[in-house]
Amino acid sequence: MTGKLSVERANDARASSRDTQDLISSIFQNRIGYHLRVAQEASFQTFAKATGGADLKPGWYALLTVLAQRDSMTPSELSRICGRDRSTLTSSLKDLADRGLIDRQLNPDDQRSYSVRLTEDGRSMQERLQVIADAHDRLLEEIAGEDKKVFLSVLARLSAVLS
Amino acid sequence: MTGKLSVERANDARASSRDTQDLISSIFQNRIGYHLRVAQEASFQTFAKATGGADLKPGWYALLTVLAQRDSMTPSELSRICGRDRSTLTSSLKDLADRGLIDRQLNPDDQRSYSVRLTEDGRSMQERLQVIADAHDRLLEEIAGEDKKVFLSVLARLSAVLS
DNA sequence: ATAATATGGTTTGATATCAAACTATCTTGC
DNA sequence: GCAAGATAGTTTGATATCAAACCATATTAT
Repeated sequence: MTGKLSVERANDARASSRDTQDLISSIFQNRIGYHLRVAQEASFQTFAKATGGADLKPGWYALLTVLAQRDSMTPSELSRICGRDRSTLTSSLKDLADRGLIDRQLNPDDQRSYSVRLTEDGRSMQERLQVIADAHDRLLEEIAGEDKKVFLSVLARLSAVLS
Repeated sequence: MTGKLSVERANDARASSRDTQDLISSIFQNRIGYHLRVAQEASFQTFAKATGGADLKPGWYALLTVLAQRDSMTPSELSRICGRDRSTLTSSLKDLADRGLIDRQLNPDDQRSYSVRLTEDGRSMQERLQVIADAHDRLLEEIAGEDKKVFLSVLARLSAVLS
């Protein structure tokens, strides 16, 4: 066993990247779930890197963009629309408020609740992010090329059926 | 402002799901990145739920499946192949060892390293998971239908270009 | 040979997420 | 009206992940 193992190891060292590729594709070649996960991760990392350069957190784009569509919203509405748990928003909204990108005011009609609104800074930040997001999505579109329409329709079906 | 807000709120309460849909689609309608993320999340949750029913963690499937292809591997090899950071594997491998699904033995040729091997239990667990994964992927294939090939090729391109 | 460097694995720290428990307030049913 | 239940937001606890620091061991270069 010892001898066998060490020989194997030596081979791995030389042929690792090729072996690895072979192994992955022999297992996951045809698996939609696997490719979906890898592609999404790659796309997310690319976007996160682009926004991170501007010292922004990736989750902020969705929040600011949704907020930019309306005068004000409650955290719960935001959470539903962005598809994130309410509890997740607490710290994001705090960060956004600390950075002066949003305003929060208590709702006089309901003491439990408050409404969130973009500040001027928040709006211009949203615009900066929008540029990055647009560029990112344009890149994705280029890659998808003429298959974009089909690709999107499959994604939409997956979400609809599995949600 | 108060009055306006409360009216808005009342409308939201009634028309929330419709408004929400409209808002989301008006913003993200055509955004590949968004749909990719949502679809991947839905697919992952569905799979996690299926495996969770068997008291298994979702990440285990990939590890056990890769291990099932070879006599033994090191954590580093596993990490490269599964596309996860080495540090992430420490706890997963500990869990798998605690559950008796893998064996770990020090490599006599390199004191820093050890090799990981499926136990009998590990192999049968892998087979159980494989059934679940197969069913899951069959579901995804059904949803993709005749677009499967195109869909997979776009995913593969995305991963290749963005990685 | 030995000093410098690289490597394998773990630890720690940061982030993002969900879910369940919790507090305070609102609404309902009686 | 008031008690019982629902709802808004936060807190806490669990999980999963990456990245950087870290330690011990190997490898390399001189």
